[in-house]
Amino acid sequence: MRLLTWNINSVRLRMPLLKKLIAAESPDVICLQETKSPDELFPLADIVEAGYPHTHFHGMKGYNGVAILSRHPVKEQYIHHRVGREDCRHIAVDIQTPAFKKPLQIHCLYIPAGGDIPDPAVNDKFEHKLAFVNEMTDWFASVGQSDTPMVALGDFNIAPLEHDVWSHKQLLDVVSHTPIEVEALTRMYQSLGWHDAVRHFVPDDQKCYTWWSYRNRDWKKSNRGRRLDHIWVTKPVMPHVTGHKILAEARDWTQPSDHVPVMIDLKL
DNA sequence: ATGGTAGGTACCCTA
Repeated sequence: MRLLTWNINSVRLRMPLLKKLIAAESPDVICLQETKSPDELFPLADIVEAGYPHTHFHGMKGYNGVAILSRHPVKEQYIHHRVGREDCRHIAVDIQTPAFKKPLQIHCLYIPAGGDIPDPAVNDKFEHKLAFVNEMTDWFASVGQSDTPMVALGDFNIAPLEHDVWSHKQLLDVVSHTPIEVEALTRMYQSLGWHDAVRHFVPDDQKCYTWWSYRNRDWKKSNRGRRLDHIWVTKPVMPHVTGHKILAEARDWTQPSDHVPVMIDLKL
């Protein structure tokens, strides 16, 4: 089973690129963030026609929005409201697989970006980001155990490791790589003893990015990237992970998202 | 130190 996450930055605008991605990589499950579409305008018919009849989505006007597109039947679909808001940042599905007795839980997350000032006392967007991560930490611990088959993936908007950014030193004060949010994400990571499925294959001392800003003349030449998109799996899932791929070439597609698709393969 | 670009929306917000 190929499992993919992509911050698509408008699902309606980028339907042609989504189809191109499907043709190129043939994922079984696609988790999207920043769909930026109210549910009544979500392009469900196109997605069903593209081969994903089991599609779960939760969006709103203008901002945020998440979706899980599946080729295979899903047992259950969930919408979770976070930090007392209905801002469409967390949905989940359960998929029954031969590998596990319990259904595999897939959690699609869009963690708030957090604004510009890395101080929760003066920036309520950053406060919201930290509160969101802290709530996820408590929630994961309350609904699962380290032996529950689970995947958490999506745009986490945090690059936790030194080599998840182009310059550790220059980004220590930049929201996405500040110690306070990295510590919060680390606690979330420890909540269920998660495993970072991408860093399993890419050594920690090797640069690894999934996002390049639009505000660069030449993203490839400057290569000021960050690894903001993640795929985490719990311990029982890790032995089934056979490979990964970061589709960096998608940053060069016509009218690209600033994020590129990240995927893992699971033998189930 | 600053501002650079993109998408959705409605004349400005978020990233």
